[in-house]
Parts: sequence; C-alpha cells; structure tokens
Amino acid sequence: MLEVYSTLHRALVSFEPRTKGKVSMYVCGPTVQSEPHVGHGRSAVAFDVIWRYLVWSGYDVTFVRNITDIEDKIIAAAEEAGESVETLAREMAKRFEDAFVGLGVLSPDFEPKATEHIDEIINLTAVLIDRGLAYARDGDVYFSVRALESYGKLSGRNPDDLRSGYRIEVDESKEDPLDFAVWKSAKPGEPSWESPWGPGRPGWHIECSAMAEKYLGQDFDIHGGGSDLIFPHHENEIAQSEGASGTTFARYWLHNGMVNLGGEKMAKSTGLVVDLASIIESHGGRALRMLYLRAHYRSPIEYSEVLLSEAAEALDRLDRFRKRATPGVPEEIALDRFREAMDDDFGTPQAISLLFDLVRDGNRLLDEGGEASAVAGAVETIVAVLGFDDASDPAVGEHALTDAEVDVLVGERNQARSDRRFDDADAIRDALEDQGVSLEDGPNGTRWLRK
RNA sequence: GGCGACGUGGCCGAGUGGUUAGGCGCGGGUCUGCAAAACCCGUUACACCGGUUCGAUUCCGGUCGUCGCCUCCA
Repeated sequence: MLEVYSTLHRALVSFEPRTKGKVSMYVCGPTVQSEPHVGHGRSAVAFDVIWRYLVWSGYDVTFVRNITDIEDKIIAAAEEAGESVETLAREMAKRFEDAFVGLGVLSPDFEPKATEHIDEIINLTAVLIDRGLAYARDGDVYFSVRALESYGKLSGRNPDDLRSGYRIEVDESKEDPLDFAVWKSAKPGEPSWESPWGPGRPGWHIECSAMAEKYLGQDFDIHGGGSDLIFPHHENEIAQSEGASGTTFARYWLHNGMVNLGGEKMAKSTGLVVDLASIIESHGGRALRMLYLRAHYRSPIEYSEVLLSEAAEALDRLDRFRKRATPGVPEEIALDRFREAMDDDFGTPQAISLLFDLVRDGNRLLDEGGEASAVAGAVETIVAVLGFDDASDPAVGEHALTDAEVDVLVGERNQARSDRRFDDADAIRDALEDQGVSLEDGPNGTRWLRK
C-alpha cells in the first residue's frame, strides 16, 4: 500500500489514483536558461525513480515533464549571449537532455514545450478572464489573487501574510500587488505571439497549467517539482487551473529537497553551482545517482567531492557483488522488503540499505561455497528500479586497454606467480591498476574489473 | 515578521516507546606469496531543558541552532 507525502495535505497520505491501475504524473522540468547544475539532476532523478517504481508496481503510468522555453530569464540570457531566444533555449534543452541521459533518467511519455502550446495557453487565459479571475491591462493579463478564495492552500499562505512580505516593485497596472502575470505584452525585439490582448508571450506558471491539462486532464494524480517551486509557481498553477476548471487540478503534490553547497542551497542566483555535465563526465552518472538516492528525496542534501567519492565507493561494492554473482529468480522476501521501503513515500535510503544487506548476504553465501542466485536476482531487480543500470560510468581515457589485452596481461602475471617471480607479477598488477583495472585473486583464479 | 523542514555515533544517512539500520572510515582477525576483494569481531549516537510513562532518541511543551520559501529558482 503506497503512501506519499503530499505537500498539499502536509502529511503522509495513502495513494489512490484517479483511475484504478493508472497514474497520471506531471513534473516541472527545467526552464532552459542556462546549463544544468547538480540540483537539477537531483529533481530529475527523484522523479525518475518515482516513475520507475510506479511502473514496476504495476501501474500504467503517463508521465509528463515539461520544458519551459520562453520566459524572462531566457530572454535576458539570450540577449546577453547575442543569440536568439529560440537558439539558446534549444541549446540548453539539449544540455539538459544529455545530462539526464548520463544520469539514467528515462525520457517521459510527453515532453511538451511552452512555445508549442501557445493556443492552449491563450484559451486558458481567456477562460480565466471570462470567469472574472483575470483581467487585461494594456496588453498584459493578470490573475486576480483576491478573486480566488482558496489561493494559498498549497504553500500555506494567505494573501494578507504575503502582503506584509511583499518586496518586489509595484507594477502600476496591477489591481493588487499580489496579482501575477498570465500573459505579458511583448517588448520590442522579444519573441511574441498574436493574442486577443495583442502580441505577447505567456507568463511563468500558465504553461504548466495549460500543458498538464492537455496531456493529463483535470484531477490528475501526481504533480512534482523542486520544493522551491511550491510558492509561487505551483500555487499559481493551482490558482489558474482550478480557477478555470472549478475542479481539482492535481491530487498529490510531491516536492524534492534542495542540493546544498556548504550548507547553502545550490542556485544560480548565488553563484553556488556545480556543473552537472562535468560531474557526470568525471565521476559518472551512476555515482551521482547513488549520492542522490542515499538520502530521501524530500530531505536537503549536501554536495561535495568527498561525499560523491563515498557514494562511488558504495557503488563499487555493489558492482563487485553483481559481477561476482549470477542472478536468478529474485528472492521474494527481499522484494517484499523493497516494496515496504518504497511504499513509504519512496524510501530509497531504506531500499539502498536493503541492497547492501543483500550484498553482504550474497557474498557470505558465495564465500561459504553456496549459491546466491536468488539474492543476486533481487539485487538486479532493485538496481533496475533505482535506475543504476541506465546511468553512465565515468568517461574512460582513450588509452584504456581492451578486454583481450587485459586478459593477456593477467595471464602473464599468473605465469609469473606460478614461477614465483613475484616482483614481475606485482609490476604487472601495478601497471594494470594504473590503467584502471583492479585484480582480485581468489581460489578460482584471478578476476579483474575496471574501475 | 509570516509559512515550512530539520537537529542521530569520526563522516554520510535511516529508523523506533524497551531488542544490530546501512555505507564510508578506524582497530583486530580469517584468507592470500603480498595486496586487493570478501567475510567475521570490535568501535559509537540520538542538540538542550522540562513533562507524560514502569521505561523516551522515539510522544508533549519550551529553549537554542541550522536550512528552505515569502523575488528568479529543481
């Protein structure tokens, strides 16, 4: 019985999808304004695992992760770079895609872009105006926060509190400073689309309302994203969608925690960022995935080279067992324990703990001369659901030895060992180590593996 | 100021009203030509102060501290 922590409920609640056996899920993907950093990777991995687990659990899942490719920041970044908004957005979207592939993040069923859903956005905006929840002013359209009684229900705020914390400059055309833009009139040189209110572009938030409805309908199951999106982004999505439809937008709201650097949130605005692509290149997407999944997806996590190395070492231990054991039919008890861990709000730390329990059990069985196929089978199943197999290993140097070359050297070394020329044997072992190949001498001969 | 999360052993990080999380590290051992790997043993904790209880790290109240959101943000 799956339970999820829903931000809207502020509690662990049992998961009951709109349609039995089916799950509809929408996750806020990136605003493609700049290169992805380690924080973006975490969100992608978190929801990738949630998706994989739901599928493995037997649900027929429809997963949508959007790309916001028109927005103030993108326009500003494009201007600075001296290229078109479209070019920059396309380039950055590609960088995100590549990084996600490295992390083993699967492609969603739909990956809609804001700029390809302008008609839906305009229609939704028109509905909001019809219902008295939005108003046009000089080519802009604003959502009237005070017109929606339930505004603030996700983030636990009420408009009066917000007013006291109000810090941005007053835009004279708004009726109330809390109102937010649904549609923005185009400034000269900016990309724009024709609309009943004149040429313009979507505000931030409306694209998600429009696209989620298009692909998943109303009252869909899971809406996810980073915890920093709770307010205002998700609050405003709810306001727009529920204001327009009069019904529930999404049933469960899941939010992943932030990645910290030295105790502070990784964010472009503070310059505290670690480039995602370069970490994947140097340490591998699998190690980073391990770092992410060792903590619960809602907890904040610290990023550092040391912590990443530790995650990589844990992963090595897992890999060594997997190379040693031959998987068979998974042990049912282990899978039950896995379900128990994951059914508790996708408890990957527990699942990984279980994984290492299994590794120890399996190694012990093999050490004792038994066989560990059921344990290894369970390990493989869990590894697949957690996505470790689809993520990348560190990029290897070009001068890496081929398998055949390694086999030859290992043979030479073993000859030297039987001749008791241990200096020669050790020299070969050291040379292989330098090439990233580790040797393990066992009772059944020498095994080698690449690091 | 408002809303929310959290404070666990050398480090990371789960969990529980009374019984070993797990990983990394460290110490000892088995194995090995040596090493590595693997296994075994050991290492150690629940921020502080009250309260409830036979018993609290776990529940309640308070204190202190950290972090996030309230502006763009995964």
